[in-house]
Amino acid sequence: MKAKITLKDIARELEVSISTVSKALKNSEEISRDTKEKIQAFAKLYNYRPNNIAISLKNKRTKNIGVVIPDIVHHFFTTVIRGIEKYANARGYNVIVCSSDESFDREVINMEMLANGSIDGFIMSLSSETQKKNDYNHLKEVTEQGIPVVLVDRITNEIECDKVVIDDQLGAYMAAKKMIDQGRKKIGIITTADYLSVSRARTEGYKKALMEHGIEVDESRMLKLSSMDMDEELIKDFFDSTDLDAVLCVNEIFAVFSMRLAQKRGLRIPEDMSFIGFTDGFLSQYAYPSLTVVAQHGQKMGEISAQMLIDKVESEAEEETYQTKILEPTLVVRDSTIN
Amino acid sequence: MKAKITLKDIARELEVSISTVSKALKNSEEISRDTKEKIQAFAKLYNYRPNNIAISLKNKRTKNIGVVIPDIVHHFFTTVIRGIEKYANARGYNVIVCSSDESFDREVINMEMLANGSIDGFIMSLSSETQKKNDYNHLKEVTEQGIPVVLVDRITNEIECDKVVIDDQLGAYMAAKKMIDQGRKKIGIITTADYLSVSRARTEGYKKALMEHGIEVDESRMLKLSSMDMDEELIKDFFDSTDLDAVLCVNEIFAVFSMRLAQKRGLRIPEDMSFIGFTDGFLSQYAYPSLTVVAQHGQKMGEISAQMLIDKVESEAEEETYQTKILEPTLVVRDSTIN
DNA sequence: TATCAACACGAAACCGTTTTCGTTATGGGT
DNA sequence: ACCCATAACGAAAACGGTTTCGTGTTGATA
Repeated sequence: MKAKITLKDIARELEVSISTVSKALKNSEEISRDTKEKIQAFAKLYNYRPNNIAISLKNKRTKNIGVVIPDIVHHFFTTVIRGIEKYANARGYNVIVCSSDESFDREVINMEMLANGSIDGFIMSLSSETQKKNDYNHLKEVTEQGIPVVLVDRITNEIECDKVVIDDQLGAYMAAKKMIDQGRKKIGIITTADYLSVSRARTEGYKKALMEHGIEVDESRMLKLSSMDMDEELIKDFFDSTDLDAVLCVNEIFAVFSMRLAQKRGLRIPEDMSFIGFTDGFLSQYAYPSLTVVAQHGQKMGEISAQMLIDKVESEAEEETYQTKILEPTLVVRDSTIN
Repeated sequence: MKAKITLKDIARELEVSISTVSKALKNSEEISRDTKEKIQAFAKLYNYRPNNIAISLKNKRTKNIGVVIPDIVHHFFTTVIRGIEKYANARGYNVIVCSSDESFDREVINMEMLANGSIDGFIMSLSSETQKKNDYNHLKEVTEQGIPVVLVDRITNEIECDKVVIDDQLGAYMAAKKMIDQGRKKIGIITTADYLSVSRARTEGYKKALMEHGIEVDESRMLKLSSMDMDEELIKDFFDSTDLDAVLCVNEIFAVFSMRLAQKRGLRIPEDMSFIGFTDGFLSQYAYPSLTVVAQHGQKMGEISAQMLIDKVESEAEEETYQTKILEPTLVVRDSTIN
C-alpha cells in the first residue's frame, strides 16, 4: 500500500522547503528552472496530487455542491440530478446528493450536515412535508450564513434566492386545452393537495383552460390525493363515481394506473377516453398505449440550477440579486390522446 | 449575513484559550463546571458548529463515501443509491454521487477527483466501456493507496475487494424455468454483449435451465444487443425472424417494449406468449399487462455495500480479507406469465 | 513549613496546503 | 571596496479544529 505523498514528503526527499515545492509545482517564476524540473519530475514519478481537503480548508471553497431532493427514485428528480451532475462536473465540482424522502426532519438534518463546510452551495427541491408545514427556517439559516441556495421545481416565496421552475400552470393549461380541442367535455384531474406548489399551479392551469373554453369547473371531477404516493383505492373510487372522457394527472404513475383502470372497464384509449400525465419518463414512453405528457425538462432544470449556483458561488460580488428562471414545458403527444 | 463562528471567536470573546473551548464543548472532565457551562451556553447562543473540513483534515477522515455508477436515471441504480444513502446517512456519512455515463474516461476522471482526500471509500458499479476494455488500473491505483472499494452489481475478478451482487445466473434460471414449467418450448432471450458481467451470467442461467429440461439452446433465439440502450429496430427484426412463445429480457425496458410488439401483432399475453424481465421498477408494475420480473433488490444491495464499506473504513485492522456477498433474486410474478 | 496531588487551564504541534514576507547569495555598477 | 538590485529560496502564518503535554494554583498531608 503506497500512502499518498505530500508536499512535505517531496520537500524532505529533495532537501528543499515545502514552500519551494508548492511554488515549483505551480510553475512559479520565483523558482529556478533546474529546481522546478527536478521537483516536477519527482512529483510526477510519485504521482503527487494535492489533498483536496487541505485546499478546501485554505480556500474556504470545497468545490462540492449539495443537492437535497425529496426522492432519488422518482424519474423527474433523477433527470434533474443528472443535469446538475453533468454541468457541475464540467466545472470541476462534485455533487453530494441527499434525499429528504419527503420528510421535513430529514431535510433539516441533511442540510445541517452539509452546511458546516462540506459544500459551497445548495440546490434543493422542497419535501412535501416542508411545504405542508410551511416552515423554512433551515433555509433561512443557511442563506443568512451566506451560503447560496437555488430552489428547483418545488419552491417557496418565503425564501429569497435563485429559483428554477417550469411553468406548471402553463403545462396543465396546454394539456387541458389539448383535450378540449379534441372535443372532450368531461375532463377530470388527479392531483395532490394544494400545499405542494407544483400541484397547486397545475390545478390552476387546468381550471383556467376549462373556464376560458366555457366548461364549468366541477369539483367532483377533481381528485386530490394527500401525497405523491400512489393510492390505488382512492383512484378506483374516483373512477367509479365520476363520469369522465379525459383525465389529466400530475404524474405519470397516476396516469398509467388510470389508463389500466379504464382499459379494464373496456374503454378504448384514446377513442373513448384521453389521458395526459406529467413527467416524460420511461413509463410514459413504454406504456400501452404510450402516454401523452407534459415534459418538464428535468435535465435542463438541473443544468440551469447548477449554472446559477456555481456562478453565484464563484462571483466575488456581494450583490443580493436573485432571479427566477421559468422554463416552458413541452407537450409530448403520444397515443393516449387523439392526434 | 452572520458568518460562521469558530472556536477562536468563542475563545476571544470569553477570554479563554482555544483548547479550553474545544474541551468544554466536548464536555471534557478537564474543564470546570462553571467554565463549561459558560462556553456551552455561548456556543449554543451563537449556534456554533464545528467545521467539517477542519475535522476531516485533522482526522484524515471525511465521512463521505464516493459512489460511481454508470447511470443515475436507470431505476435499478437509483434504488442502489437509495440504499447506500439511507444506510450511510444513518451512520453519519454523506454520499457523493458521480455518474460515469457508461464511459471509461468519465469513470477514471470521477475517481481521480474523489480519490484525493474527498472520500473515505468507493462504492462502484463498472461502466460498460470499462468492462469492455477490461482495464482496471484506476481501481488498482485506488486500492493500492489503501482506499477501500466495494464493487456492486457490475463487478470484475481482476480487482481484489469486497463485492456485492445478486445471483444473476440463478435469476435467469428461475425465470426460464418458470416459463418451461408453463409449457413454453420456444424461449428466446434479449440480452447484451457478453462483456457485461451481468448479461453473461444471465445468459448462462438461461442456457442452463433449457439444457436441464431437455430444450435445445438455439442461438437464433438469442438476441445480443451491443449495449443497454434500446435498439427498437433490432428487437423488431428479432421478432420478425424468430418464432417464440416466451421471451426473457435482461431489463424491463426491453421486456415492456417487446410486449408491445407482440400486442401489436395481435398476440395475447400471457396466453400466446410469456414475458419476464429483470429489474422490478415502475415500468414492470404499471405496464399492461404487468410484467413478471426478476427482482434484484437494488436497495438491499446498496445497504449492504454501504455497510461493508463503512465497516472497512472504520476498522482499524489492516486485514486484507475480502468477501463477496451474493444475494438471491426473487421472481415477482405478475400478469405477463401464466400463474 | 515543605511536599505533593489534583485541578483547571494554556501553549503548541499537527493535519496539508497557500502565500506573504523575509533572507541569503550573486553579480553588476561605480 | 562599497552599494544595491535581483534571483532563488525558506520561515512562518493562516485555514479550524484536536490533542498532548506542560504549568500555575490550590488545599491537604506529613
